Amino acid sequence: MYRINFSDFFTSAFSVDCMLFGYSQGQIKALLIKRAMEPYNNFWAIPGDLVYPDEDLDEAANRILKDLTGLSDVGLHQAQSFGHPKRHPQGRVVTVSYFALVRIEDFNAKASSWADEISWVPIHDIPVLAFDHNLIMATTIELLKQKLRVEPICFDMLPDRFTLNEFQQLYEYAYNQPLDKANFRKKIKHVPLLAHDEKQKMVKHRPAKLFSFAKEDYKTKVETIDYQFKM
Amino acid sequence: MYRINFSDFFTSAFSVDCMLFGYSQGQIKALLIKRAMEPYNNFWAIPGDLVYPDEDLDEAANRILKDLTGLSDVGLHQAQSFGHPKRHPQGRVVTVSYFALVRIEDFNAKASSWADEISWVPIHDIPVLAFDHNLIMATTIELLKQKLRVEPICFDMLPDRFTLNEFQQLYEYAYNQPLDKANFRKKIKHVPLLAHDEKQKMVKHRPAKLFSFAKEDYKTKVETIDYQFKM
DNA sequence: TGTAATTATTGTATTTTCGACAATTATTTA
DNA sequence: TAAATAATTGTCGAAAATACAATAATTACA
Repeated sequence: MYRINFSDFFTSAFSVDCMLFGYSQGQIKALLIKRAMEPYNNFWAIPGDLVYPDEDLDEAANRILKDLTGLSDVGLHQAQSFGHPKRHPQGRVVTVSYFALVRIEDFNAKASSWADEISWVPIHDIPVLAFDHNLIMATTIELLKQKLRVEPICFDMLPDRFTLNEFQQLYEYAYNQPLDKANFRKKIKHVPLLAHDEKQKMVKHRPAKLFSFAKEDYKTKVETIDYQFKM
Repeated sequence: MYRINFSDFFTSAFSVDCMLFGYSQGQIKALLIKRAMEPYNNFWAIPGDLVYPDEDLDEAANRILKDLTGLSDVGLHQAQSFGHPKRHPQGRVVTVSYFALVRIEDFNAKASSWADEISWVPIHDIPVLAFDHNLIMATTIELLKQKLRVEPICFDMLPDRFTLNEFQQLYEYAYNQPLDKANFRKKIKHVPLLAHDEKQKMVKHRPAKLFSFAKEDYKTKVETIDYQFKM
């Protein structure tokens, strides 16, 4: 049995790891940074930072996101916490992982002070990472896939206007299996999409119509009927 | 901008809150304890404790569960972390919540050193709790409901042998809506259940057949075909 | 200018599941 | 032995899923 003072418990630190996911060229990608300091210098890692003693977890996640990308007002999802006593070589650090979905095209990630290099890596090809970040990444990717099934969060990764094929291919990549075009379109019949007159440009074939997600319609649909987004 | 020393980060504590859910008399219930110490003396609360400086989070959750109930080898699910800076009056304590599903009939919760009293409370009737435990409880109950939809965890709450009606009523309570008997049975056609010859006893009507969950069959089913438990 | 190539979009036919409800069966209690 | 109660099974039309076919709109290039 342990026998320690109350104050001995207050010797830990917290960090937040903030995974960014986006979608481009038919692949769901995660943002990785190359560490420019010890420990794990030069390893790829998930962007993260220690949480200030008087800072809320969500607040810290937002701060990191802002530092890294300049973005605020991005929907953050808490994933899981990881607390193996030896996971950080410099002391007891429990980390809480978050993820956010962004449009890769929309911004240039700032080369922050933490990192030399930044890279969008397909989630099916994650390299060896610092700390226990492979575990964190794998767990969070599973959670992401799960949420894609039941929440309309894919639209945070798609461009504001997208084709039905892009929409479909996102799910094909996430589930790692091909889907029938015609049947996919029937399945999403209930998803509130806004059809635009505009069409795809610069493609060497018949251009597809562009759609966007009708967020407001979705909300009222959820409220009025017992609508559930299911893919 | 903050400007603090590295060592100033190592001044936090963390705790694990461990929710137990069980099922009896047609209701899903959570185990609450009545606190026997300050702060929040005499308030109902979720069982939890500070995590030792060299203890893993999962390990801590298991320890608490063991102390409280004598049970080990219970599947623990991590839920969420809560880290508002002011959530604990005695310092910065970030808590990680877990839940486990148990058979209420199977054990007598020990009156632990933390608590005078222990009580199984229907999840639809949770009283005012200590700290931010109402938030934690509500969030975790939502997660539980979610998981009940896609993972066969309900069987951890049901007795080893159960009737189809008990099975159904669990979901009726969770979803807070009545389900059609005949249709429910069609829906679970694919769930691997083992039918026993044994029947319900001591009931004042036609006794129902008893079933148990065929865990092994479920596993092979998941592996061989792309089977997904859905309710 | 016209035609092949390519991809978008829509349609059909069959099977499977859903949802409401009805009918039948087995048991206990009085 | 009948009434009561709940278990279990069946029916049927509507809706959804699945496989595959047909048609339409562009572009590229001869």
